[in-house]
Amino acid sequence: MKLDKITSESAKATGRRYHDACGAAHGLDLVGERWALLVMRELMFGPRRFGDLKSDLCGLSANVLTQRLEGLEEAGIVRKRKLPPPASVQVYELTHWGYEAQPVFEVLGRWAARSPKHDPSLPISAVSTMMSLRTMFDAEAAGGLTARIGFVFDDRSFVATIADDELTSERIEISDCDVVFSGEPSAVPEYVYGKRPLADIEAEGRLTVTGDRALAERFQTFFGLPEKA
Amino acid sequence: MKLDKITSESAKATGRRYHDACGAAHGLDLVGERWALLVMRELMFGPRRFGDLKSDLCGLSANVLTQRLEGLEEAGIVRKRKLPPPASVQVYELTHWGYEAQPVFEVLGRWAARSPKHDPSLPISAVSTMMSLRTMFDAEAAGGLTARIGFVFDDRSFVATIADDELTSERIEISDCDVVFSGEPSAVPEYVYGKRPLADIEAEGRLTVTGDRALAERFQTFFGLPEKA
DNA sequence: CGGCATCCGGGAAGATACTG
DNA sequence: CAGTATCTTCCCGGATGCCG
Repeated sequence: MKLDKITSESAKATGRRYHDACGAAHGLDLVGERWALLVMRELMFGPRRFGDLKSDLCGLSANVLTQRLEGLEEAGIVRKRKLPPPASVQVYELTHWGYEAQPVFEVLGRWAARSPKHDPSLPISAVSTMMSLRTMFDAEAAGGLTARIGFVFDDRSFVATIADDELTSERIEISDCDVVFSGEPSAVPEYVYGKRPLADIEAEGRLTVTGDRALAERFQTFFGLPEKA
Repeated sequence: MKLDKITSESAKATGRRYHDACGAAHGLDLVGERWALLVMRELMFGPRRFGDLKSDLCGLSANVLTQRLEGLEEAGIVRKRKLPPPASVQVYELTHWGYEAQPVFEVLGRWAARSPKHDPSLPISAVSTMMSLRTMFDAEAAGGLTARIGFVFDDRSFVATIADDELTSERIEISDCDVVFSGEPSAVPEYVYGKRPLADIEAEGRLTVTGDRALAERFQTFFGLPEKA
């Protein structure tokens, strides 16, 4: 109905915003709606397709995802792009400014991980797993190490690079890695933060290690969970 | 109705959460509801009363404020406290962990301030104004200065201390300040970020300067607005 | 007045089914 | 696979009223 459309458009224009000049308040106007930040999170390692986003964000329904992508696109945070042939597939990607929201995830995640109610046993996506490594890396514990560590989850692979007291990571094919972890995403935080013996998790068939085994064993010492508040 | 109560309680218990181990997702479970972060913002400079929160957060209704305070208290972020006699007034304050959410505001604010849609002419609270000074302070521009700058807004006063290339601020009585700005909160960002001449804003009667006038004139050069994305 | 419970209207979120 | 249409449920926001 035309009337309905007008109503909803004006609602979007004047809609539920905080009329506040505060930067944080404006940030909430942009990404404060439910699921918006998590959609951005799933895009932080590069473009994704609609269906991939939907399947990685468990509980998010298609219509809401459509709305969020529209809103983020209008805000200049997300761009819709058609991959060149022969792929010819439509993907969503963050704009340059969108990628710069990365520190928001690090700061928010570091703070919230101290919550007494944080439950690390919940399901976790591949992107979240890789992002948490960025967030929780402890340069001192790694002590000047240089290494390339690969991760293979289902059909996606990531490489984390430790160099110059920093951990960077990207979603690329595995190449020149000192060690590669393959398996399900949740096994990585369980190993790294849960401080469980690597062999135990391998025995459960949830993680496979190839390459420098000694490095794999040391890997879990590079990350520190903050104490609970 | 008893049934309604049970329903709403179980809805709060199992309620709209992201079932996700990701730290950022859990952060959103804690403070992702509408107004929650802004309530925390208003508490970042110390305890406040229910009515003060309500009047500073324009558009927030009493019932929602009650719900947020309950939720934040249950999450261990906010504490309800009764001031000792003769005040005997109930106030809400952040827990130690709650205060540690400060970087969330800085990072989110810095990122969102680059939005093309950010409108600095909207109303701004005293707390937001003081917090933005923390966020946007440029140590290089201040060049090793040491100073105490006071702010008086209506019935509340703050002191910002610039020392050791850092700006800190607290809500306390004015004392030993090199210069004091008095007036309405919105005049400060207008002067500092809008880069308007101080005399113009004084002429409008929205800001009064007492003390070291030269310092007041330099003050606006200590803060840089990031370029738009 | 401060704090909180209650009722109501509108709109956003969530689930499902359907279409190109 | 990539959304759209529809329906239900629930949250948000405003108003009112109770109680200390």
